[in-house]
Amino acid sequence: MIKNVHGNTVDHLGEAVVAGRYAVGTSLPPEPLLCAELGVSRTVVREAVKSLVAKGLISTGPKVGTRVLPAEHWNWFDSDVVAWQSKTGLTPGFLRDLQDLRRVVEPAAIRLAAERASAADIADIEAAFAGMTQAVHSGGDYITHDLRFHQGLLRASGNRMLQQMSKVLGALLRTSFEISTSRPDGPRSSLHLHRAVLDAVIAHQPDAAETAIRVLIDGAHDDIEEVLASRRHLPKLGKPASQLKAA
Amino acid sequence: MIKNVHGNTVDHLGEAVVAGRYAVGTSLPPEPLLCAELGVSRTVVREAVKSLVAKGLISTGPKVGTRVLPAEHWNWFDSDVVAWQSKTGLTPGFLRDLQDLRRVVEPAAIRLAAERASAADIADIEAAFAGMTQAVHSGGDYITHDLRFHQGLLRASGNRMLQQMSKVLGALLRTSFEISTSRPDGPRSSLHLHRAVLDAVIAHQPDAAETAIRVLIDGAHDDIEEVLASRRHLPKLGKPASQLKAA
DNA sequence: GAACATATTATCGTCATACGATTGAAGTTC
DNA sequence: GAACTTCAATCGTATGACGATAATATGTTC
Repeated sequence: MIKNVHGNTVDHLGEAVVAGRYAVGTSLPPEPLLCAELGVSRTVVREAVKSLVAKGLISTGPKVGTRVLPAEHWNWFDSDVVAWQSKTGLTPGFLRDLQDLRRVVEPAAIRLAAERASAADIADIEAAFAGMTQAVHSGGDYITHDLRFHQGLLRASGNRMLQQMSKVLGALLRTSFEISTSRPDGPRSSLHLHRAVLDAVIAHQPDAAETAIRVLIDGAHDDIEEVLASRRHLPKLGKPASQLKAA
Repeated sequence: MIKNVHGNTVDHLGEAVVAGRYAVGTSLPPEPLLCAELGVSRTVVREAVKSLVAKGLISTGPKVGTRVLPAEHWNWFDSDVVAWQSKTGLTPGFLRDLQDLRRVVEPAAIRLAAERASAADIADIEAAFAGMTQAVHSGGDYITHDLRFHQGLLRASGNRMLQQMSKVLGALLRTSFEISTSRPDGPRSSLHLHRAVLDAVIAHQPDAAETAIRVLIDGAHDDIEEVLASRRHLPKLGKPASQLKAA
């Protein structure tokens, strides 16, 4: 669990900022205070702060301190930022943004994948699908393989930027998986939907691939909206951590 | 021009990495050497390195040094990374990726903008358009206002992630502007295309807005492809710096 | 008394040095 | 020749000092 002092400090501060523990525009405690609070040297605090600056969360300056930037400046395509937000709680607004993004990006990426996917890309996705199948039948980690499936599709688009969105979309996928797997036969029913997507990509049929993925996406979308609606007026909808990062 | 030691160091190292001065997988010079080369203290080098790590360009470890990560890990939605790549030279592959991305993102964002744009959003875009008009008639900085126009559209989508893409798309827009403004009546002819987009957004007509922006995008796309084709077989197509960042 | 110039000071920015921690590679033993 | 030990390179962390900057307070002038 313990990684290193720097990583822990970045996580701690980043999570605190994303969680809104310091209001936007206000300053974090001065460096010496942070050192005392976290029990680390100023070196570590400063390097952690620089990391957060690089991710667009904060800005620093002499005498002004290190202040929290408005969320528009945060780099929402950074996996750490998304992880911190996920850990803090996926707010309805954030989920909506993610769903919009997914509905824009995945169909387009699938089209490109159906045109350009290499044999290696296909093999990766097939492997992920095999993992999903096995997880359904003999139990196992379904989510991980499902993530790899969609990640493989984005990668097969051959577009650098589209690929990177898997980092962000992962948060949404995880949520929709947790919802869909909680309902009877959720994974089992989505299995052949995934198969249809993959077959269309292999057959180089962009149109078929796009319609297939839209079915998948719309299903997940409806599930999430339903849960969102039922959870409305509840005190909080914080989601569990869902460890995102490996060593 | 001089900002501060840290910023300059980050720029210097980041640009060197993006430019490929250190092969992927290999290590940069050890910290003491970098200090000597750049004439700064180890503190500065280390904080700069941490910034690049945060942007996904490199990874560090004891004894292994700081090694360059494959480009898939780079955060292509970071404005610094894009700026460094732009300064190094917009390769055809990178331009293609950007064009794909634009064709996916902008039409979708326009649809959302046509549905959700607030009065303030509209006012921003109107102001940008006014600037473009004035630039065409009485001379002035056309590109800046054009950038603000498209940036305003993305912002009006009300989606955090879509907004952030303006940072990346900016590199592409700049390029297409430089091409289109170099041909007779380029800006003048694109002016009413922009007007059509804006009118459709104001009238809350997603379909009309989307078709309008597609005309704009396809025009730019064709221009770029044409230049790309004519430049083929040339020694290099490095593009000028196009200063991206203000103080 | 209000506006401007000046001094103060809190805070980050940079430098220098020392030692601990980790890991890849060389060397040693059986 | 394979497993283990030792070594050394490099980053990781800690500490202390001083410079640079900009917000705040103070004072000065009209």
